[in-house]
Amino acid sequence: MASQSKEDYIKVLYKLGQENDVVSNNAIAAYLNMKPSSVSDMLKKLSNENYINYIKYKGSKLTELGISTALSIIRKHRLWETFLVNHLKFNWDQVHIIAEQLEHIESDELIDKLDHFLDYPKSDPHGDPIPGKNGEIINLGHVPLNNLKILETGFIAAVKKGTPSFLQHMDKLGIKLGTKIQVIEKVEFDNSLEIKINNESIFISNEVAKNILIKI
Amino acid sequence: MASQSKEDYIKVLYKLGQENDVVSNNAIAAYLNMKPSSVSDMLKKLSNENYINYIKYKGSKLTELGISTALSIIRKHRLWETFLVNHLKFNWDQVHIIAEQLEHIESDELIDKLDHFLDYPKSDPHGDPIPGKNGEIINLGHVPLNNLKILETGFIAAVKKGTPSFLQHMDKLGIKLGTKIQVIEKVEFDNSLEIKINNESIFISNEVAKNILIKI
DNA sequence: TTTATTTTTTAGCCATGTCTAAAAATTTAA
DNA sequence: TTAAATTTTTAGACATGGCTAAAAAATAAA
Repeated sequence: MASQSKEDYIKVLYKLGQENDVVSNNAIAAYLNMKPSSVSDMLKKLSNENYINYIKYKGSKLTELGISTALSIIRKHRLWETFLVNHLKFNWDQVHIIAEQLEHIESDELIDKLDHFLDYPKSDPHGDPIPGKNGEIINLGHVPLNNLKILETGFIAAVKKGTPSFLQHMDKLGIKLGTKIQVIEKVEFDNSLEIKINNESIFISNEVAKNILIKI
Repeated sequence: MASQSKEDYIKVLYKLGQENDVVSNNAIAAYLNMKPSSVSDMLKKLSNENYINYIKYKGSKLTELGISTALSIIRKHRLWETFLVNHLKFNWDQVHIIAEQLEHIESDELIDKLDHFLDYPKSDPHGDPIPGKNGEIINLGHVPLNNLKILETGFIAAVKKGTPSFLQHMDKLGIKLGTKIQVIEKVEFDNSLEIKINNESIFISNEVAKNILIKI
């Protein structure tokens, strides 16, 4: 198995690879708070071990092996988060750091049994899909809240950003997964939204709206 | 916090320190499958960080800090084992290796919540006591089975050895924690025992008997 | 298209935690 | 009590995964 450090790189490569086909070293360095030179070194190793295709000065991309490794780590991460919230009663803004440690525990049987214990959840406490044992990942058809039209209605299905500060802000606004939401008005000036939620109408910034995903 | 490697040394120092007041480098090396030279190096570091009192060529002993660190690791290990057996339905011979990884996860809150979730267990699946949050460890008054007198009766309270092969042997003999047991006969020749358990009489070697702990 | 800026790589250094081989200290045995 | 055996330490090496500083390549700007 890949070392913890390598797993961290593979995870970032997966994440950043979602948006851009090829991932730049600089982007990885920024994300992991590391120096580009360190990234350069590590990518060479990951390439030798067939986790990525790496072209010098061009960038890198996960191989099949890299992708399935990434999905397995993400699966572990999200199952552990589900355990922490549903059973240990952590709040959803507290679990990321702990799951970052737990995701590196090595034992297929552990994850199988955890999955069974949790009753095979399809998504984690932030609404993110949990990859299956063989890497299957379900597209849940989520749309960013800011894409909804005026008067359109939906249910909050996931949050895009998992940082404590964002999640605490959600808590303060009373925004929980599953809550019904309707767009009342879009403010032209700053793209903020007036929404109806929990039977009251509130304003949220465009930045917030972009990070709330809706199931229509 | 101490690195994973250091935590492993601290655990062994605690374990071996139970029998001998001062622990020899050789014993540590044998236990951890490492070369004595590596042990020597590491003990120097642990001494610098005040986890042990270390006298060259003489041996080492945990300090207060070392002991409380050890107990915290043991607490985590045993709580996780309890979770794995009671909730994830692992067999008691499968959990040690996984708990060795889980015990290094760093989060006091996680352990508090896990303890609560498990309903504050006093002992783990092998009958070993679980240290409290502040390092309190309860003496459960266990006696090795081979110390019982003929016709004396007791309940199986713990196993001393946690290796898979020993535990699987226990399973085969039908020996579980909580089972009532009576010594029928002690064989002079090889110190083996005839015992009555689950309403049948079986023979067990002295080696096995030494590793079964009884609550009278 | 040449120059400036940014990105990436290389070269060399460092800490951690391991090893081997050899020296030193301690313990055991003759 | 001296010699032999064992244990422990030291010295020097290596892998991993970081760093800095400087060189090289790619990209953007003039």
